Amino acid sequence: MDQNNYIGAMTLKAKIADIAKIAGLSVASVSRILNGRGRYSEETAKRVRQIADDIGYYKNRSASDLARQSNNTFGVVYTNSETHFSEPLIKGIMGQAATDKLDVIIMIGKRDDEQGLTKIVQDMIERRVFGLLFLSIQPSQSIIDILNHANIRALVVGSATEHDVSYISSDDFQIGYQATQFLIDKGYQRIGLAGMDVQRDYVGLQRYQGYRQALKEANMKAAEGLVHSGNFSYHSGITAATYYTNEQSVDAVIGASDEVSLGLLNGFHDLGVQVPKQVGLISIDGTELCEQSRPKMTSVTQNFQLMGTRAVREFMALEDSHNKIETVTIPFEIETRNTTKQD
Amino acid sequence: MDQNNYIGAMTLKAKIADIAKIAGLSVASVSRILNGRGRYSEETAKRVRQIADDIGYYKNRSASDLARQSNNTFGVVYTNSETHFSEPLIKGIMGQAATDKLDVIIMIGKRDDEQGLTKIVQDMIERRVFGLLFLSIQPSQSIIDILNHANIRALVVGSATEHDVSYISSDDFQIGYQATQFLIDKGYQRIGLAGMDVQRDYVGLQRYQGYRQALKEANMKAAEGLVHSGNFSYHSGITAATYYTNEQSVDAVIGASDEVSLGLLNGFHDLGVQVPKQVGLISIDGTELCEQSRPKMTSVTQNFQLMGTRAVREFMALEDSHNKIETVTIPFEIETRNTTKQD
DNA sequence: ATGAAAGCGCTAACAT
DNA sequence: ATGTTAGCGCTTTCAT
Repeated sequence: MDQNNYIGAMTLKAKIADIAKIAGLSVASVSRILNGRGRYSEETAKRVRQIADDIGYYKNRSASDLARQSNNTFGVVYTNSETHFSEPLIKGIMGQAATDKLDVIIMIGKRDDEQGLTKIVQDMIERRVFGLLFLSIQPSQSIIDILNHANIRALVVGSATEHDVSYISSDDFQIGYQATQFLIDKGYQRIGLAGMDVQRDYVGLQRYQGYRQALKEANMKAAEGLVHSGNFSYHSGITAATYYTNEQSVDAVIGASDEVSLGLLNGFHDLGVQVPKQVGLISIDGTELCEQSRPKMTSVTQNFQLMGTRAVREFMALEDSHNKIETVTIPFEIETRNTTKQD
Repeated sequence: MDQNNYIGAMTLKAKIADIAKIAGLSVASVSRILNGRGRYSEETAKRVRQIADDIGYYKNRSASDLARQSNNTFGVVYTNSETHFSEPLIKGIMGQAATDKLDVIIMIGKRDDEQGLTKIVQDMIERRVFGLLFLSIQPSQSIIDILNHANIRALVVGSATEHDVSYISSDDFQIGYQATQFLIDKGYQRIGLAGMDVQRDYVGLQRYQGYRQALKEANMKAAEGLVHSGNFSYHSGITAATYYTNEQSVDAVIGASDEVSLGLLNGFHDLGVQVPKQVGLISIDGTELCEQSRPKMTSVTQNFQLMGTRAVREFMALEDSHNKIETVTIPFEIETRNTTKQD
């Protein structure tokens, strides 16, 4: 455990007992009224609520949660770097949480900081959240184990994972497959795939397999050189553009994320390669970045907000069971914009 | 108070008493050891820590906080919309929090959802956070009052505010002044100001006054028509570009945020107006968006990360005093990129 | 160095 | 409809 130096003294004075005394009631009655549980007359209730308001009473959640031996807040953890789609994800989550009267506390970590992530997870466990959502994060197996051991449901949302957790995401094989198919249908011949690690990254691997499958069905060869590795970042896109311009010619590229694709677009631009005239581009994600680039980017658009919504629904559905959460696949669509040939 | 329907049963079994029993100690000793407080032999400590690990013990923070009558977590609330600079802000905050061994819980609200914001603030109060940071949010006076009443320090970071809270931000008058000055020095004559409300928005007003001051000193008239209102969004930039193209000619524009400026850039592009050839552009904020646009955008670059760092430092410095936090101004700089004339 | 005991503020049977 | 009582799991004097 941590060597805390106590810092914040709790200065919030008003407690239930104070209200009880003023109202001439027992604390139990006040508690019931304030929580709308059990029986009480609406008349006294009014009085109590008034008093609570007057003296500036706020429930002490530590005490409440402790006594109740439960709570209704779940945790969300994510890294706010590189990728751009946490916004709709969060939107979906917060929306559903609100309608389900759940509280959510969020913590943000650094990408690839296993130690930091572990600390966050421990913190969440100490707070006894009833579930933990990982956004655009691949928790390590060791973290999963900790969570399992602590009997806390975990759910990865926004991307698939090979570890022993349930997840909610698009079908990445299909994303790779259909993006490729789309380009082939447009008549592209040499199709690059850029911005993710197709060997070590699980999502990358799935998409790569879809990509290969589509090529194979079209009797096209999947030359190794067509794939350029990266980490979903803008920078990955920039370097990939250089690569495709100087070392390996392509007539279209699939960008692993909107950031990668923007990097590709800018990289090509800087090198004097015209999109879509000389090379076509389709992005994966479909966030607002696609609308805010020039030309606007054609994309495989994922429904992140729905993923968020579904994520908290899954938690609710599992309320009291300890069953393993099932993996959920959310549909995506292809939106044609201006980085691919018009037909 | 809220009508909770209890949802998450706390299934985490191990408690200090269990460790105590196994170790043949009292709970008091175990508590001391686990918290590194008081006296104990390192020998037994080792044993205790081992046991804790073995049985998968995690401190119950509700119990701990309740007993201690204090805690060391502070809250951060922001809206993740429109504007783009929360990332460095958060980075600064998390970094400093980590070095100060503080926990932070984050909650995200919808912009302009006063009711939702109030709910979040109440939640934070119930959790007895010792301080609350508002990122890119202007809390209403009523929310400030609630916080004051509850004796919880509040701090607005990333933008100035006219309400009765301290804040950490750049000097917005100077931002307006120097951005304008910069353009004047470059030889621009008709300078637009776009993307914020210069009457109702406090930040907007400050910048506007700086803008006017600079124009005045250069003996230039601040024609009303040169200012185009907005809400810091990409869309504001788009509409402003149309306005400046069709209704009010300018030779340079100051964009109220990077999003606005990107909108301006794209809007001009779509209308066939060339930047910087026909119209110059300087953005305010200087996030990575400025590097990721083509052309890259000249900007007034604010130091958001430092603001975050300073924000939590301020909290710490105030530890036990109830003094009003002073307002802090963070320096900014102008970065010349490619949307303004070269000299 | 360790233990006993009280109490943090609240909730939940179980009375009445 | 309201009160009594016994905790929830932990921390913290105060003893020993």
